Amino acid sequence: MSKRSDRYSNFLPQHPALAKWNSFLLIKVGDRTRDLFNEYLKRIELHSKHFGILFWLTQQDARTQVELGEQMKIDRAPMVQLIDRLEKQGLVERTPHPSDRRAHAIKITDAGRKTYQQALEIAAKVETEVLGSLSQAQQQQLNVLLNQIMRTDREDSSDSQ
Amino acid sequence: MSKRSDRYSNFLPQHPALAKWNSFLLIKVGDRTRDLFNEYLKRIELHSKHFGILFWLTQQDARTQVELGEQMKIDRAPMVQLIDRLEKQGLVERTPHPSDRRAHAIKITDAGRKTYQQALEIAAKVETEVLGSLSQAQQQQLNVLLNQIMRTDREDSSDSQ
DNA sequence: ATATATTGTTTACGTATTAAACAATATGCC
DNA sequence: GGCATATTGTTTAATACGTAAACAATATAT
Repeated sequence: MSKRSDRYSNFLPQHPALAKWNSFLLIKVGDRTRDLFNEYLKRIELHSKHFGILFWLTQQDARTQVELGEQMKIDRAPMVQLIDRLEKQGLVERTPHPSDRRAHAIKITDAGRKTYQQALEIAAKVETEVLGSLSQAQQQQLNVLLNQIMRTDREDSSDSQ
Repeated sequence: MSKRSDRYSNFLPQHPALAKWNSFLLIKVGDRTRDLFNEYLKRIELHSKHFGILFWLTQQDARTQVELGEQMKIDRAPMVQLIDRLEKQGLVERTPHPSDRRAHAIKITDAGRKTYQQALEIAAKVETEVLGSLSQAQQQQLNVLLNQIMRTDREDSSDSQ
């Protein structure tokens, strides 16, 4: 049941010689966390990909597909399928855009909000399981460190060439 | 040049409301780290998938493909291609297994060791870039926390249902 | 009004993982 | 020793996923 990639897990072995590398540990822990999240998310027929969309709609409803894509760096093409699925599940709906007849205003439905809440509960469960071995203080510590790392995220670095 | 997933990045937006979730942060930071590692690894025509194999061979040389797969949870089928590529690059070689004529003893070559060293340098560079905003003490702190999380890795949890 | 850009969509493509089958060889059992 | 079963490495097909390109409808700019 808890099989992420059964035949191909794709990265490093667990080995004491690698324990000093924070970057390797971050990759492994991140993978493990996503795998766990997606595994539990299956119970409500969702995937982490969809979670981001629902999240964003609870923040700003009635976005266009392109706008949603900009927020999450997903191109319009794959976005079509993501919205298709969420719409089929009744979690969002494509409504006519008030000022642009090309665009759709994507709105989250009541069912969508409910499912989003369930996903949040799942996230909390994952958080508990992944970080369960840390004390509250340590979790707080980790949060500070991770946010500090994230803050250095220069997406648009100077790769002019 | 530095384009990971140009059109599809697949996970959460960066949003203050998510900053409190360590699990989401771990996923994002892990992804970013792997992307960076793979980007630099291209310079020596390698991928993180291959790094694990080279690493393991520096630990225990002359393993069979199945044994390597067991260490890294990679099935024999995809392992064939991985070794094919490494062999074509002259980084490993398939030698006859001393006691099993079906199997190959995979040996790392001198060139392989050299490339592995370069990959380690790249890993160090990634480490510096990703964790650059943290002090030495904070990096040490992070290492303790991550190792503590990893230690709770019970692959075979009791998911009997 | 006319050329250009944008939104949503579909289709084709390349790539990557999983599954299944196969030959060669090994191991266990009688 | 001989036979059934398991294992190693391999190839092939099936599946999924992201990317690119093209398209119609509509918007924006000149």
